[in-house]
Amino acid sequence: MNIKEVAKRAKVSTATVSRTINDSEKVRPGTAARVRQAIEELNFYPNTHARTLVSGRSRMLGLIISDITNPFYPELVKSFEDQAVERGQEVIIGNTDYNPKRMAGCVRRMVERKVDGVAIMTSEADPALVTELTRRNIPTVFMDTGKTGLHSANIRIDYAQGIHEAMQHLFSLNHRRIAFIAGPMNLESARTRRDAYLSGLKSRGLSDRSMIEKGDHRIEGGAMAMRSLLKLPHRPTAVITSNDLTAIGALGAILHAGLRVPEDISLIGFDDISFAHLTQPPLTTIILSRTQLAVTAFAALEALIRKDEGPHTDYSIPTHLVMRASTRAI
Amino acid sequence: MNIKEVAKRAKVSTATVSRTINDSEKVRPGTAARVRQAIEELNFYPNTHARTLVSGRSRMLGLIISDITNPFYPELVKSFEDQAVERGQEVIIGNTDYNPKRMAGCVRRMVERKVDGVAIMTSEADPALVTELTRRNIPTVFMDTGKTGLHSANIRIDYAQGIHEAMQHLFSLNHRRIAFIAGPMNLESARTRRDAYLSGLKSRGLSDRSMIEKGDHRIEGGAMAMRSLLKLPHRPTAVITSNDLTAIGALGAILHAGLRVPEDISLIGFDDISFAHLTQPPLTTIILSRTQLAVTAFAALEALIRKDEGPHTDYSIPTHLVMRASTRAI
DNA sequence: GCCGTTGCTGTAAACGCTTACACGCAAGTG
DNA sequence: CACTTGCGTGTAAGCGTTTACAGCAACGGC
Repeated sequence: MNIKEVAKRAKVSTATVSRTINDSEKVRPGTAARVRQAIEELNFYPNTHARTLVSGRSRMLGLIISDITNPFYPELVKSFEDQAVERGQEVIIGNTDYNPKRMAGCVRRMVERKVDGVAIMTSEADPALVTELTRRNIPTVFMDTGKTGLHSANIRIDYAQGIHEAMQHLFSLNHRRIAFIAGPMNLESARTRRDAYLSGLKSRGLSDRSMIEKGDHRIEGGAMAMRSLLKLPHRPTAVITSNDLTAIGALGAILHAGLRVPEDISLIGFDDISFAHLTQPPLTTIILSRTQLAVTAFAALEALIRKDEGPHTDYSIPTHLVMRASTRAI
Repeated sequence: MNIKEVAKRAKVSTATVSRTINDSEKVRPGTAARVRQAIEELNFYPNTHARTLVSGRSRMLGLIISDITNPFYPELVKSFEDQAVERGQEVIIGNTDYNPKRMAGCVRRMVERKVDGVAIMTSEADPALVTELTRRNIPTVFMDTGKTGLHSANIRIDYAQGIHEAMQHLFSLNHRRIAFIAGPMNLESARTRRDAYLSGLKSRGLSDRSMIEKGDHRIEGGAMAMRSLLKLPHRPTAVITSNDLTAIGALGAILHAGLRVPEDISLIGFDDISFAHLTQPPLTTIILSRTQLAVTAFAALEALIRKDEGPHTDYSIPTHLVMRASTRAI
């Protein structure tokens, strides 16, 4: 089943069929109707691979993330895919598993499949791989990985905003002993969050009151860090965490120690993953809209692909505090 | 950058380059080495679209699911993709959003992209669409949707097993007033679970003690159903739910009513989504291994593609109770 | 009546690969 | 020595599209 058979049935040339499909040039309405009918009757779908081969455009986009199993990502993937499908593009997903080697594999697959562009949200973005993409003129959008290249756009996430709102919130609830459970320090984004916490303390003249424990952005690390905090002579009255998984771990550790949230300790997460409002109590956290992130990334990528190299290739996504039940005044 | 340039650099014909890449026929080791070096030097990646066009195999697989945002799916997707990537296959994902129309779109995209096979795990599988796939000779694997066709395999999930274990468990803890919160009754898989509950009661001579409320496999429906159960004159001492989201909703409703789990009511979920062990208390639930499901589906699909039409095209995945802290003896 | 336009359609050459077939050559066979 | 055989390689056709170019009819202006 190919364009030739359609042409034969509609009694036109293959060129006319192609033109009808792509409505690239004017085809007489009567002819087009005949072609369309033939297509209908034969249930013909054009072969995308042949199209790609000659046109150079695959109508496929790559999306590289760390791990679809991490609850941060599914919404991002969904929004991105929705955008793509709406515009007739396909998305192929690469899971790096936090592993630079697999990241390299992802990039390779993207290149082999001749994707029209790649969006990357992962911390394993080795500069060499980025080069690989730009060298092949593949437009690339980085979400929160900081490096902008020639053919690429960069989407920053305004972590500080949300942390500041959280600090303000805790402050207005009279908390003064506020701890922070950080993420892995090799992640720039984790450092940014910690720094926002420190600057929040500093601006209130409380620099000497900082309490920082290191987590790993996973539940286990959050629990462990919280246990350390609970051993402190003056334990914190409130804790901000670098992400929600950390907060969930911390919550478990607090309850396990026989304390309550928010009565004994207020707790704030980060990301607003879907389970954040299902914890007991529902977690006060900082929303980072994956939808907004995906929509922005997609738009940026599309602009890059169409070479609308507009004035800015830099975007910013805000974060905001959402109050639920894990914080309370003292 | 194409095979021709590689051929020129290695001073061989394009055929030899192709043969080296695919090691399909014998190439003299020395020649192959020269070719490989040229590939290396030029950083050549073969164009998959051209390959597909001539070979008819796209090395792409389709995976159609309801919604990647539903916590049941990410692990399934991940395991399936891992399998695929390991074997040099790409996966394209279709989200139906529980919507038959979008399901049709997914199928269409799969056909257009000429996937080598499709795995489907979604309840919107319209027979007409299935026909569309089999008509085009696209091997198809259905997970838990019940319909087997010509070019397809079927993977059943043994829901009854897990439910029976759960009943047995509750029974041994002296529970006799056991309720069940069911899923949407248009889903065969939901009916199967309910029926297993009923048969569990019956085999213990407790048919007259059945308490069934209908949920929707979402949190909200679970909460609502639980509220109804709590209003009963003799409220249940234990509740089994059709899936974990339902259980989480039920848990919220129980706590909200001022009761405790498991002290006042024992609760059992189904699926073992990643958050099931993070609830307070950690949820006793029934494991349905997504990894096993994905691995089986992939193997079945591969067999179908290779036309290893062996003795069986039917597979079964077991389910088992995993005890955590949401159940207790009375 | 001639010529330049305009509008539609057809012809055929790519796109980058795989593979059937052919070919040359060295080794084995009678 | 002529022969088959088999291995390694090259030639070229073809996969299903898109698209540059050409062709052709109808039309209007002169």
